Amino acid sequence: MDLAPLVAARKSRPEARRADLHGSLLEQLRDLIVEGQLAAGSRVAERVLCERFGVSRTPLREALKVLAAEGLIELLPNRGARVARLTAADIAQTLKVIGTLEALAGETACERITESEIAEIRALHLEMLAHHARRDRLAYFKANQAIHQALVAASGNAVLAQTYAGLSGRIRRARYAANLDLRRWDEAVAEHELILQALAARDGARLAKLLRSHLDNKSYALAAQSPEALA
Amino acid sequence: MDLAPLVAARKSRPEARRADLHGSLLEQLRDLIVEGQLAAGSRVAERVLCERFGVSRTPLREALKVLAAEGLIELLPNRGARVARLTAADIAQTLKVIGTLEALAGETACERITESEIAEIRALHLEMLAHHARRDRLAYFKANQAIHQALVAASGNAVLAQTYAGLSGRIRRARYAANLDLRRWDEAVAEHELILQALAARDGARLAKLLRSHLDNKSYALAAQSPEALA
DNA sequence: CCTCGCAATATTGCATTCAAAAGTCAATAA
DNA sequence: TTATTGACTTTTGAATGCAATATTGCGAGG
Repeated sequence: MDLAPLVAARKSRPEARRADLHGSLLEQLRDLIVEGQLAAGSRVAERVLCERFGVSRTPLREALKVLAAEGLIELLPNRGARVARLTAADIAQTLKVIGTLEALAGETACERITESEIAEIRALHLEMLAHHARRDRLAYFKANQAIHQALVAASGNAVLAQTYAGLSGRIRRARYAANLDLRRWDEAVAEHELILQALAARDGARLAKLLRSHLDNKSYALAAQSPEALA
Repeated sequence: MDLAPLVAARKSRPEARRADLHGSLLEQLRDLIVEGQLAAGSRVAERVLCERFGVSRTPLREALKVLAAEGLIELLPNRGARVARLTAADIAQTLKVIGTLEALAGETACERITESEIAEIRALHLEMLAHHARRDRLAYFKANQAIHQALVAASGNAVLAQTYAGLSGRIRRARYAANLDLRRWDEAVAEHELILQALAARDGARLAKLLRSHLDNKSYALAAQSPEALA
């Protein structure tokens, strides 16, 4: 195999040698996995990733170790890494935990969220409605994520936010791949409407309950889907 | 600095060269941090850890990256690692999340726990009572942890258990260092009594509420303590 | 034709090496 | 005396090298 061009490419900008490789590698690898460019269950050779990123094995291996700790990939001793395969049970369990965390976030947020933060979430909500009206799934998905993200952030609990982000990232791939059926999609939008109302009214208990059931419903919908979409 | 003896020690057992260094290093480092042998906030030079474990920098650095991802240490670019300093807010936020996770675990466990698992938890509870009677804080602490651990495991939710373990590990150091005052200790034991009852009765809602308040109370007790104990 | 065993190859795990950044400290000037 | 500069040392970030393990391809035997 001819590595010369890659080596040349690396050496051609020696001034960047000490850039923040670790952080950027992590991000790029995560993106590859989340976007599904690295198929779930497929084995990943260090070498090919090194070539792709123009980096030696040392920083790449460090990144792989971190991703393994996060649960995005599995490390098989002496046999390399493979992208974690999410079973239906994994997804259901993760959504259960996420639902609980969001409920806590909602409850906490109601006590401390500012009016301007509520306004921002309302704006995101309206954008999401627009994407729903246009049946733009990708844009909807992103707006939806942004709303939940903002809500968790509004709790003011950094540990909660970090834990939530980690779990959310693990199943983002599956959620992204999962094409909602239209009926469930409409339901989800309706649920979001109620969620926003409860938040605006600062009704923590109600918001918690709504968020929990929202995530439970998402879980049921995913379970009802073809399992191969989760691979 | 003379590294010869260490190098010799390493080379003297080449048959162990390919042992599972990564996993074992992680464990040992975690232990060092949790047991407080590496003071919080103190900078940790890679070199000294390498000598201590008789390992080269490569596997050690991989372990440090993972620990940083777990939140046990902080990595300062080009300036090494330092043991994460837990603020009172960190601990309070973490306990809040842990309480919520335990509540979910309790609720779920009530629906699926077996009688023999309940019996095992009851046995742990009785052991804990014995340690309380003897005022043996260390043994009590361990039994206490074992009970909560078993309860979370009984939920059957692996994602929940893993998330719980991660957060629990992060503040174990603080909890361990925190010497409960006697009144709070007695209260905690009484709370555990109620928790066990609710579990035996499989009253999920009640168990969840008890666990949440148990952790909230632990949080208040820690907050009331001298902050320097948390360093 | 399929299965098993073994050599050739590839890949992983760790050690070592090299380069860049941070840290140290003494000499000098204000 | 104190602040500053600049050479020297230490430490980190990344690349390379080497030994051990896994994988693959091929031929022999059933």
